[in-house]
Amino acid sequence: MYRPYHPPADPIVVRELTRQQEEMRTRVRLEPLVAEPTLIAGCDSSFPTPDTILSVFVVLSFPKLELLEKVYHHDVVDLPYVPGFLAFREAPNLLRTYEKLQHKPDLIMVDGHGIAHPRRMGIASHLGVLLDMPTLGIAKQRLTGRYDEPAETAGSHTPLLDKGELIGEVLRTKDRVQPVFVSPGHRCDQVSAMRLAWACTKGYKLPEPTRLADKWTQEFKKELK
DNA sequence: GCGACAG
DNA sequence: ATCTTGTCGC
Repeated sequence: MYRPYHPPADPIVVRELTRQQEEMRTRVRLEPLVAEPTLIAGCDSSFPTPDTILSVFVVLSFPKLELLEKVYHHDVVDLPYVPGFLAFREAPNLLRTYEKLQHKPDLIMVDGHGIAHPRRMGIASHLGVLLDMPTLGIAKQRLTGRYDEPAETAGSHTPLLDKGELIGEVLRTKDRVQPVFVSPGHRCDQVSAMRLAWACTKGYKLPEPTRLADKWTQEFKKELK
């Protein structure tokens, strides 16, 4: 399989960002959801050009999962992508996008990992702390941790472990389709994250909030061209 | 020292 | 993430 090459990152910058992550990590709270959500948001980003970012937020009713609102924000990006520091590149624009929402969700499903991260600070946790809101992450690829492949049937899942610690779960959302990685971000725990991810799954690989955010991020991008 | 590496 | 056509399987 093809292995991506990651350009070396500035060690000074990496050290500073790591310090910030360690600090934010102390603010993450993993706990059961205080209440069943009524509105769930999904967010995602794309890059029309190498130095611009387009983020989207969609809000769906829960548990019916009807699309109620969708907004986007296009702006410039400063930092490059560095594995483990994705949030510093995308979160600023996601915050500006979030501010445009009329409906304020009870929870946000983010494209990327929550605590399934080397320092337990994936973008879902990062965004959750910044907004002080419940978040959970849905990633299509593994960043860290070990796991056994879940069974071929939709609904099957296996634990994602890192040094013996449970940091997420690998969920097969669709028969014979690559599974997704589910992990809590902030003000949410693994049980709630998995239950909601599955409750939002409607026959596609990605749960609805993430799937629609992903879809509209591509649609809006076309409108800009 | 050698791999691994969300989007 | 992004560049890209047709194509295999359910």
